[in-house]
Amino acid sequence: MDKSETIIKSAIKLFSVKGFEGTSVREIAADSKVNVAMINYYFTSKEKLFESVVEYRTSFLKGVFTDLINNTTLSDIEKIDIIIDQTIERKFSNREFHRLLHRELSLEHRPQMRDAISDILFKNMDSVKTIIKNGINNGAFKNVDIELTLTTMIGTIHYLLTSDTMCRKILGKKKNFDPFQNKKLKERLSEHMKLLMRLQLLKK
Amino acid sequence: MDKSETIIKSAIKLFSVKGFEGTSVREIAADSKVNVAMINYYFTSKEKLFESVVEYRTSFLKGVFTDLINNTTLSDIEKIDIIIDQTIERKFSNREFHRLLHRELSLEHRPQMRDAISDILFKNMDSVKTIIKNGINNGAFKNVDIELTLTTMIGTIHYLLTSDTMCRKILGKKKNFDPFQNKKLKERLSEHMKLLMRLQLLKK
DNA sequence: TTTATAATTAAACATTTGTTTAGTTTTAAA
DNA sequence: TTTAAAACTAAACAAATGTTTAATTATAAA
Repeated sequence: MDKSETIIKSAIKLFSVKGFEGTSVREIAADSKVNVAMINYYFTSKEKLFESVVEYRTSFLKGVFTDLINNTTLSDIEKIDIIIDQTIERKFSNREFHRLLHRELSLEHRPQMRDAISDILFKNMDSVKTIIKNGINNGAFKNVDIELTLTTMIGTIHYLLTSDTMCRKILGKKKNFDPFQNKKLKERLSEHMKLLMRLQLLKK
Repeated sequence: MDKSETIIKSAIKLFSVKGFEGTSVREIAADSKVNVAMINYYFTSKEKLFESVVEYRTSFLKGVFTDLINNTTLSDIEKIDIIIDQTIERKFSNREFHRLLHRELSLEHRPQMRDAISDILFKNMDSVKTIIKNGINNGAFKNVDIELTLTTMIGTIHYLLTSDTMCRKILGKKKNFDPFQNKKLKERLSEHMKLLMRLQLLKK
């Protein structure tokens, strides 16, 4: 792993936990054990470093559902099931980074950053939108409010991820319960979402 | 309006748009047209000012659903309808502040702040939990996963509020569309949520 | 080996940060 | 009118911020 990658890894960790403004370049330098000047040497600025962080982490999840759209062996509801499980898996295992993205998304200064993030997040949502649309045209799905159905799907999963503390509170769990190491929570959420989407989408 | 209130109003505005760390006390002083020293005079520190901001804005919405729990003239699903509409109304008209709360909630440093916020947010969720529980005991509602049904309810509304840009993207709207001045969006969301909750909760 | 480019460093840079000081003005009760 | 507390101010404070500089070391091609 080269030096610039070490810096990015530290930046991801610190930005995620303490926020962009809450993290100093010196903290990142200390964590990645490089000289402070190396950060500007490789990334020219803290802001550009953030862009690199976003690029680095999201590049592998760009257009993950595009294959599903043209898949003809799976039924529409089976596609939704897969999307639910993959989304839960992906968001759960990158939850701190996921928090970082949404935190920055909700800030109105630095519009450039915000727009870049919303582009990435929306790309995947758009694939799901197409799949639901196809389901409706096929006659497999009811004529639901597509955009808001989508929002429910992502929003439910997202809300649980906001914070460990809040998640424990919602689930009525004790302090020693780690929501995101818990296998049962993932299964429980998956089951809930699949049931919900069936109720919403499938005709009787 | 006294001086300390002016400071709080400016702090709400700036913290909401630029975040806690992203806002300097001097910006707050300039916005509220007050000497910088007055902020520490009234609030002793920037962090304490934030606590006052949270206290000021959330005091009026503490336990807003407690009356509903003991109401006997409304049916259980009618209570859910009211909760949906009130939640949409409240979150939409305080969306910047709402973003601020969730942004801070997702940060792991400053655990004191985070816990204070999760307490406030959870109080209201807990009331809704009781109402769903009652519905199940009455036989009006199906034996759903209460906590995750709750999460869906709040999470859907919340996700639309994350950012104006994202909201426009989700809804497929143009740049000139202001999601939160739009009456139709509120109605559309209300309709979606009520339908969804009926599908989930009511027995056939 | 020479040489030019890249990588790395410690130190300094200019701002900005939250906070405090020391003094002044205002307020209102005695 | 006197007086003491409260409200307010300009200036200074020390620390932290992102960034740059100037010098040094490492790398690798000629």
